[in-house]
Amino acid sequence: MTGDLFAALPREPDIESITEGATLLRAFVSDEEAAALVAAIDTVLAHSPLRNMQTPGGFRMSVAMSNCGQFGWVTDRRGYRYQTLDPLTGQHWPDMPAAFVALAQRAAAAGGFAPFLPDACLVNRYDPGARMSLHQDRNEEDMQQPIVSVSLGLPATFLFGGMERSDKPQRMRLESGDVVVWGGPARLAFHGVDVLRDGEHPLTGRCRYNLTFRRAR
DNA sequence: TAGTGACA
DNA sequence: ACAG
Repeated sequence: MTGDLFAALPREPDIESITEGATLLRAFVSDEEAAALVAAIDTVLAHSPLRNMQTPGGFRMSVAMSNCGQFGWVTDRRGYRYQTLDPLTGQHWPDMPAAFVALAQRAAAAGGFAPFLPDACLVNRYDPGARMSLHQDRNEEDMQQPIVSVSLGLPATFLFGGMERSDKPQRMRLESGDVVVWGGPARLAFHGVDVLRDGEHPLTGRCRYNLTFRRAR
């Protein structure tokens, strides 16, 4: 016997290419760092609470969102955009925690996109049943800048498609501590998240947090 | 088309 | 598909 059948399997860091310009960094975030990130998320959300935004089509998103940093991504009946003010509080979005910036820069570098100076961080909370249909991130000014997406808590199935909505997406399981970085030829790739399955995670309980770092301007 | 819902 |  080389190991206890019931011991937690160690997740070793690993880098995988998804497609040209897109990289999956498995277990890029340590459990210790992940715990610090979740604590920082709590601080952010105390200032700008999660809310289920409305799409231009008039539907509420199942993913609860907030932001930190100089700019925040918002949607309502008028469309998608970045704003310096939180429409819920009327105040500026909370500062991006230093630990967020450090992680985003490390991950971007690992994905081949250094330097990266994010000015926006979207905080997404997926509860069981929440999903995000295929879309492109196209509200940023400089498409030369990458997207960095961090998973914390419950696992999810990430969908990474091509340049056309009709392209069949690759499906990949993202676990807590995984990071996906995309840019260059993959910058406008369609992507989404499949319906989140219920479960329990020691770090977050019954939810998944996703931090998405961008350069809005 | 960052949404839902019907139908096969 | 749909409707926004």
